[in-house]
Amino acid sequence: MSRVAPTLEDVARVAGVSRATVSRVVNGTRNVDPELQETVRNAIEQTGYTPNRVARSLVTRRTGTVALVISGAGGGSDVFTDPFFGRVTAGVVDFLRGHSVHPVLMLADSDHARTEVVEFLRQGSADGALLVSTHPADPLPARLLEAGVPSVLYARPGRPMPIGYVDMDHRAGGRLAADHLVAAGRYNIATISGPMDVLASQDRHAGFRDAMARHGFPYVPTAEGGFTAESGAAAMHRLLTECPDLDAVFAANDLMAQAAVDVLLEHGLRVPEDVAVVGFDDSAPALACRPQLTTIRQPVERMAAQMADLLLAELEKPGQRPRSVIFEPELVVRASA
Amino acid sequence: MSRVAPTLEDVARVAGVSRATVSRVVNGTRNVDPELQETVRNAIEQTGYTPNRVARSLVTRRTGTVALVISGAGGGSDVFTDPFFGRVTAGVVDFLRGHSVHPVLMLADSDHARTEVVEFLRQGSADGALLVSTHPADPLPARLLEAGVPSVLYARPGRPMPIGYVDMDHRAGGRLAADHLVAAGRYNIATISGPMDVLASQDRHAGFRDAMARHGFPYVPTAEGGFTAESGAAAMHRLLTECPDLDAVFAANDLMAQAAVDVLLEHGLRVPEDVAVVGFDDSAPALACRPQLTTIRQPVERMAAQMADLLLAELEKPGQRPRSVIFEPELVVRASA
DNA sequence: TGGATGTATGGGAGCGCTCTTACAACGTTG
DNA sequence: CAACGTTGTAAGAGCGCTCCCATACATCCA
Repeated sequence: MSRVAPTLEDVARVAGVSRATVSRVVNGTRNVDPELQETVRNAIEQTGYTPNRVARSLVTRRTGTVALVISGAGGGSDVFTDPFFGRVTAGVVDFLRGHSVHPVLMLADSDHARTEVVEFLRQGSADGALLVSTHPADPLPARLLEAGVPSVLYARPGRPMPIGYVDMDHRAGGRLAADHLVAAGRYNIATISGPMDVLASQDRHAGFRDAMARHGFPYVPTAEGGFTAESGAAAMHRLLTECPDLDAVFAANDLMAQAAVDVLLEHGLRVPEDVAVVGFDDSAPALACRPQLTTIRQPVERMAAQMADLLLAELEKPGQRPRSVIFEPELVVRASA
Repeated sequence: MSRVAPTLEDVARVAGVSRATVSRVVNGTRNVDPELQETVRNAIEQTGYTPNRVARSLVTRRTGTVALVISGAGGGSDVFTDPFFGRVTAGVVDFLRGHSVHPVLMLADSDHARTEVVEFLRQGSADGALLVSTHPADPLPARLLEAGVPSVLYARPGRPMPIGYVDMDHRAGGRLAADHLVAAGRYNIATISGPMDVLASQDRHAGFRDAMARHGFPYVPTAEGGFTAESGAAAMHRLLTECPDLDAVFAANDLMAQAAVDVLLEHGLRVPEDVAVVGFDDSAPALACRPQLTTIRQPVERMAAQMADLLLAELEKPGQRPRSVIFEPELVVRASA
């Protein structure tokens, strides 16, 4: 099309007005003669003008983008295979698009990468950060805070700090699972926890254990997993060795629950007849699993959208007290328990 | 930290040099006295200076970001649940991060959204576009081309146009599946195709059918699916009605293959003993499925990385003839066939 | 009628950076 | 020793935009 993009100046010349007037028409359109507006609009049409967002950003100090930072502790970029992050992304994108804000995706899985994220934001390349950080020891929240970057977390920070976040009542989720299993008349109940250095895992486990204790089961056989299918299968094997007569398993996410079901089936055990299985999250694998998983729903998309909402609010009027929003889990009964 | 960010000017004042010198140190560092460099570096340290990327972009005409556009025809943002897009994202992010380029995520699932994408790029908010477009009728490639936006596609465009892309030899993939099934001694072979308005689906199907014909099977019972689990299950049901004695199914992606397996199992058929199933993609569901899926591998991550590579090359030296790279599929034999 | 108020427009500074140009200081060469 | 690079630095224009301020004119009430 055009070799060199037309500028405000060009439009102004064509319309026979000043740059300022064109700018007014392009933006707020306040106090411009309707007739002149028409002229300017024609000139814009004629020249094929598109405002240069970068130039605008330079003076407004706003880019219209936010960083969506996946601070996965672990192994590189296969985080995107995890349905959880896909759901977060979906929720964020879906919310932001309605506000003409665009997320730029960043992975913060190494110290180098984290520094790059902080730099990126300090340089004003994005207006703020949405931080999906699972590790309580993650230094990124504190560093962003220190750098004065408006940020909101998914999951509460490892130690208290004045930063907004969305989270879920994971303990309540654990309780829901225990209640359901006990109410179903199960007696030998075990659990596959998530990685214990993740707060969400600790909470789900604590909630589950507490409820079990209240139901008269002071000890719950536990195998720690890593939120992946493989780790879930391995944990299930350990559990089966420790207590071959178990009749129920609560897994801290669906991926592990699905793997657990597979292992049980391979051992000739029927699900849910012989062993009931409850998952967590209510993500795609819960439905793909046979039998379909009874699970604890985490409204990831809504939470992600809320996180984005909090950030935009903070950008809108900075310096507010950071807010947090906690979501309630929900038991979803399907075939596996 | 700092209320107002220090600028080049501030650093220059502290170091007692000119802005230009500081700029040289920050960037190319050509022709600056080592001693002075040291002084400047100290000044940078002292002031906590970070270059303002926006200001830099304004003059260099480069933002260091590219748009990753998911031009899903269909239903909004649940595309991120599809493992395919997760893999694309992973491949892109992984490649770009090594080049200090960041992807901004955009969904182009409506005409409005498409216009916004074009605007975004015309405004110079990103240096180029990575377009994951499945629909041959998608107007976006042509519009980006027309707008002069450097772009690379995932999957060849619906009609020939001078734009680079990566793709796979889907026909060869279909052939691989047919060969494998026939070699395994299957006789009543059916297939669940992808949506027929998608080129990849057409190609996979054509390759499969051609190979089948060459093997002496001129007619292949076909049910069209939509690449989703539900559509796969529905297609499997139809196939079972049409030819109850089938002994093999080739599904055009793993999601549908997995669903097909479930339906077969529900019907009391054993996989692979009674019915062999071959999937396509080799994505997460292929491994999660029981039995694990024999499938045709599409190296999505590598393709996505290649796509990003092509775009960066085009940005590096514009005006080159657009390039395309075709990847070969690979048969992955597991338990299901 | 005159000052006060309000509305529409233009002029121009300035956002923070890069990059070209000019120039000073230093060799190096025929 | 004049003429010529070579190298290191400063000065300043300019990227395209927003926004403040000045100006011009219309409108109003006392």
